[in-house]
Amino acid sequence: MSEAHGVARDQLRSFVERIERLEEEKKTVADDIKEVYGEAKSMGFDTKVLRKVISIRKLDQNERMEQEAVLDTYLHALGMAEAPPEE
Amino acid sequence: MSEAHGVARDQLRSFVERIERLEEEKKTVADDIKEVYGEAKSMGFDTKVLRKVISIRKLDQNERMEQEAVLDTYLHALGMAEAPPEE
Amino acid sequence: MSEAHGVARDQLRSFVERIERLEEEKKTVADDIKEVYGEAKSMGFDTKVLRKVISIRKLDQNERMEQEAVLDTYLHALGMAEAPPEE
Amino acid sequence: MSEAHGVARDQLRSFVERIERLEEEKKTVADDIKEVYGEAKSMGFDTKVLRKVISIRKLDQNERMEQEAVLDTYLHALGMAEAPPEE
DNA sequence: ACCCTCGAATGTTAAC
DNA sequence: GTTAACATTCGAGGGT
Repeated sequence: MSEAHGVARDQLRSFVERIERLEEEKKTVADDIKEVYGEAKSMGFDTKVLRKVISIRKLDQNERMEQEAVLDTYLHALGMAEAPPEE
Repeated sequence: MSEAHGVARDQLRSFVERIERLEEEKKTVADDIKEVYGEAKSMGFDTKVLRKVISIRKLDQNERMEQEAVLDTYLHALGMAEAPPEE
Repeated sequence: MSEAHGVARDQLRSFVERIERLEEEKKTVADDIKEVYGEAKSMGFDTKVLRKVISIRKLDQNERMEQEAVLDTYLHALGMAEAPPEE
Repeated sequence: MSEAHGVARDQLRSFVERIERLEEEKKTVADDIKEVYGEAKSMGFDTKVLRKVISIRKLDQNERMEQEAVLDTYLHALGMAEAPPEE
């Protein structure tokens, strides 16, 4: 019976390690982003404006994705779902 | 000295009451929204589609507001800020 | 037949407008709440503590309502249900 | 003179692309993390507890790093700074 | 009727 | 210190 706990413990350890590894990666990327903003700032760009540009472009992307999603929803509602392109 | 605490207590009580009053209002409105969705559903509308419609229209609004904000940001960055229309 | 779609379209439009109107209201109230917290903060209150107070009182209310519900259940079981006060 | 703007425009474009590229990466990693939590959940782990474990370990790490920083400060003060291990 | 996925709301942290 | 991004938590809705 203690074996079962041992297995669970090993699994838990594995999950914890995988998550911590990924969170490290994420932090690295976030720091890279900060660096890029800093670089831009040092070349005379207004980071506030730059951030706005990024955010509005993200909105555009979101809207495009939402529009595709809404189309998909309509198709499903009409029983005309299409096959997903990949994966 | 205890008077000071009395004052603070009364202020605190007042803030708590105002907030709770407003949260009640908010809940009422949220319930109204649910009711409308329920009504639409009972009339044969697919609430999932309806929600998507609402969300995409909200995205449109956000984008419009963002565009105005980004324009504003540019103008400020150029030292050409305009006077706000009201308030 | 296109008439039917016309009706549905108008109904849809109506639902969308009602929901958007209510969501605006909800946002207004949410903003009001934020304002009150801001006001409290400007008078020296710790908003974090204030939020805790609000949430604890909400829990208490929930408990009270549950207790009333239990009481109600008993009364019904005994055929002694009372009329709700309003609405 | 328009050349100067052209250069700035290209730089801006480059910054925007780099940032968007990095934000995509960040999102990918964040999604990976979600996946791992989902996997753990599907194997019977309580994700809430798992998140707590992760956060506690992170706190521990912070403490350890602070302690190392303190130690480092002492060593520097004593003119006994050691070389960083890598990078 | 329950789980599970998703979106909204809250609380926290970091940037300016 | 104030505002905005971020992560987490909570709750509703839909599917099984």
